[in-house]
Amino acid sequence: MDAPFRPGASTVFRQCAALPRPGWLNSPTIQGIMAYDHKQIEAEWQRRWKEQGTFRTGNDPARPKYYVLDMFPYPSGAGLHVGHPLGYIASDIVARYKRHCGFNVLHPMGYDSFGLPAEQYAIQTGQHPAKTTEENAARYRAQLDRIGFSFDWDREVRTSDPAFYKWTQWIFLQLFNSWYDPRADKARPIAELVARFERQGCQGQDADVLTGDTEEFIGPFTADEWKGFDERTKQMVLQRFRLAYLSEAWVNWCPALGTVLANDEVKDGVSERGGHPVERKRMPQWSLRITAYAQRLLDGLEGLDWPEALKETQRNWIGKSTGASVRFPVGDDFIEVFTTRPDTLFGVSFITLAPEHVLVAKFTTHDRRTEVEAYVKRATNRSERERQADVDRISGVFTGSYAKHPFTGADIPVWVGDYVLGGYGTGAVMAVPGGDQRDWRFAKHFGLPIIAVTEGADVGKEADERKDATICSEGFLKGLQVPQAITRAIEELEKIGAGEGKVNFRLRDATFGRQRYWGEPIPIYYKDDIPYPLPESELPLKLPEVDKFLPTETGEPPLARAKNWTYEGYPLETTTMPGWAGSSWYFLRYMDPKNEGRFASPEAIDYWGQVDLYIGGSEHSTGHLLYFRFWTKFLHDLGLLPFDEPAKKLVNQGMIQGISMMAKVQASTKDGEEHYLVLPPDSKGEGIFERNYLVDHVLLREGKHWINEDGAAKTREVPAFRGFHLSGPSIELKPVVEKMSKSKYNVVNPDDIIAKYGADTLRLYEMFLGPLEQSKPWDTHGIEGTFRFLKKFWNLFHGPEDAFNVTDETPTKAELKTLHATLKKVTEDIPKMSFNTSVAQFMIAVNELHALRCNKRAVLEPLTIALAPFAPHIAEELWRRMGHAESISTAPWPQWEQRHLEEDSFTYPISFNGKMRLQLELPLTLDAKAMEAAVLANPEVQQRLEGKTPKKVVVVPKRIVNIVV
RNA sequence: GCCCGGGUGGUGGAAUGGUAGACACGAGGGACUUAAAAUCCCUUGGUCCGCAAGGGCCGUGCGGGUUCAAGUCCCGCCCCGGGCACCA
Repeated sequence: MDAPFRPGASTVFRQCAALPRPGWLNSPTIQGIMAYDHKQIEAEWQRRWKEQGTFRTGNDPARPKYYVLDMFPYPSGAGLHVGHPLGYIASDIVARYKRHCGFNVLHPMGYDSFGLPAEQYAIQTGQHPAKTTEENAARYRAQLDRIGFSFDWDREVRTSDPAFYKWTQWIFLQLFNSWYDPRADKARPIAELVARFERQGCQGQDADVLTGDTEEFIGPFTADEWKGFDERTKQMVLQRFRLAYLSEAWVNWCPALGTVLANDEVKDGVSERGGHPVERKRMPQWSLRITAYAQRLLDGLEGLDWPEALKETQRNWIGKSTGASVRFPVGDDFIEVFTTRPDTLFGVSFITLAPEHVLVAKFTTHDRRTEVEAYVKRATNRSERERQADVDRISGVFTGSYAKHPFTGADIPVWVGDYVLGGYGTGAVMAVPGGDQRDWRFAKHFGLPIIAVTEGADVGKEADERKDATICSEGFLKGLQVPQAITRAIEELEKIGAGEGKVNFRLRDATFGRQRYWGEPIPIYYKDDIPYPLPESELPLKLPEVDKFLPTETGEPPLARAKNWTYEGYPLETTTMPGWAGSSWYFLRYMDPKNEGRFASPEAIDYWGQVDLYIGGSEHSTGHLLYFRFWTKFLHDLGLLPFDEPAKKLVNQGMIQGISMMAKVQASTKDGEEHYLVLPPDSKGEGIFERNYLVDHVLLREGKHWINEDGAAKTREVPAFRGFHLSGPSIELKPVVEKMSKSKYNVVNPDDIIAKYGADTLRLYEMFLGPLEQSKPWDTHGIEGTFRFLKKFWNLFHGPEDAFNVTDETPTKAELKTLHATLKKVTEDIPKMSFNTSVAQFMIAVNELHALRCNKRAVLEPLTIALAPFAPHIAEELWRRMGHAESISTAPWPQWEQRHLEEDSFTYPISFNGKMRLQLELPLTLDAKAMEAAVLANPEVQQRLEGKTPKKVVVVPKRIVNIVV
């Protein structure tokens, strides 16, 4: 009260708002207003939240639940950069918002702490991966804490913790002890399959049982034969049905990493991590039968609120195609092929087998043997990358055998060609050069006959792959349209027993064993080389100590180095699980993280249910997110989960890119030392190359980026920049947007931002940058805007000398309008995840309230609650200063009211032929007719009409008036 | 090649078919200051006419179309990003 000019107290002030402020207001004493001390406030509230357990979450069946989950991080040695928290900030806003709305919110965090980098580091330094993992996790935790997340850390999980991986191993055992029943379309205990074999045997590969399509054919056997099998044979047969199984299979072997990789871990023929070459190799291998779930994984996408692009990626990856299976007899054997175009059967002029095809050797005639064997050897030794690299080179060899066409009985030559993939379908194709470009090129290359299958095709030039054509090849399909011909061909195939309609998937079973140390041990032991599951009582099977984290001299995985790596004298499995094992079910453990008797109690699972909102990067589309769904469906089949999809809604946050500063650099050697001269970006000449400059020490001047001697000196402290000198007093640098990466010197550390501006500013700025889903560059300069906003917000509550000053006066209509417009916008934006527009609205509100000199509790209190999810520390502090003892997180969400937004007049844009020409304020009480009259009566409108009568006047109440002349 | 996204000022971006460019950065000008920082005020899509007040024209990747009205809807292209790809 001692300050006569405190904001909001003077009507004179309000009227003067638009005028320049008198100079004395800017005097140093009044400058004391600037006392928003983010450092002190944030440290204080982070301490309180921790001490008071503000965000500890109980299982409370009386309250509605909401489960917001982030994809947990792999704690790498590099720590977090500003891109990492983007999704966490978004999920934290939703979590906090939902708490205000009365939900019991589960918002946990943990670490995906098994993985390659810790092990690579261990190999180099001899440090145990558990130690580096622990250190890295602690560092992550400290960084995350500084951002002020409302995670319930009491529920933290780590996949490398034995108490956690005990249950990963337990789920593995359930997979091992299950088979997939295609009739019931679900997983069932393997014991039921055994009982069935004892009862009725097995018809081999039929519709009643499902085997993986990467395995060899299983011959039929009777119940009596089954009973007569020895233990070994029985177990070998059962392996072909288990959902976790050991088989001899083609795998992606990465020599550099010394391990096998799943398909999603290989990109363009090199490993996703590290970019090392990948070979195809045949070896015994643990796999998970995800293919059994292909159709359900595809169908399940329908009901999910996931990004369309991501669902499409999964659909592509699953790769369903519908067609027919056709058998071509060869002597007393046959070749089975899969085709999507059985309508082109009369155009088949040869058959091609993949080099890996099991029947190649059998069908090769004596005189062709040498040539075929040489070809097969050459083809299978080529790495995936080599194979993909020269797709254009055509190679193949004739086996010397002929197959019989099922309809015409004609002899069809059997070839081997590496354009046919061993891993897809049956590894054999019926070649129709007239209808398939790949077959066409092969035929052309080897001079094989090309038969036209469709009317209007010019097969001399290329194959005709149209699906809206008419069949013209001789036979009963002639004259039919393609779709009808497909149906008809399948009918005929089924009639003569030469084939049937079939669905094929591109999805492969997932290789599950890794020849590495730092992963979950697979709970299996071997008796007479037959794998047996470890009893549950033996779990967790803890990782043993080893002398080195390297393979043994004989090439066995690191676990083979462990002493006594046995169970009751029998050797234990030495491969470990892949990185994605723990992340396939971790969301369940958060529900009941300390449970020692189960992976989670049924009560906890029933209460928390599906994840309501899952946020993470789109790079997990075909890996994690597919396994995550697969395991959920499997546990559902066993009756352990009431739902069969893990996450209802999923959002992919975009990447925050870094801005690299490019300079032209010229290298020279002087006194045996290297020197680099930094040149302006337009420099040209010999020996000049581009180089990223360290971003931190670059200046912004007149919208351009510069480096001067001062910045260069600081940069020189970084070893990579030693020996750098500027060619002038300051050099302009060229900004380039790229992925944030240490090697590009464009990484921005959130700790630095927080130290300077505070966590609330960081949170607001990351949200303000643009739509969450979009990738966008980080520009530290822009952060000033959100920082200023928070200072202005703070100043609404404070008078001179930082004296807290909020009144209980009744707010004006204008103030209430600002408040309610903001509440409305923010309440509508949060569920849409449109946080950038929310922040913009808060800025508008503060600008308006500032101009109105509003410091009224009735306005500022609800506004503070609305801001709390975004900027929780400043909100807590102001809330406390407004006299509240409880955390603001307990305050109910303020509701907006329409009545405060309503006006009695509206300023209409008046347009002529769609072009806005003037504005006219009209009362909202007028109806369309009265409005038209009022508009036309306006002198300015009259003047523009120049006496003409308008053709038409369009009046849209509360929107626009358009006059057509 | 196929399938998804997406092209708006100097920059990040905003716009239920209804005033394009909210909000912010940057830039320019000004106030305060010995000065700087901080803060505050004004201007800021391009262009043309005008001393000014003001006004005209162009403008959301390109070309058409629907509509009183199109960044938004439809058709045809171009470019950028992502996914799949010798998948039969």
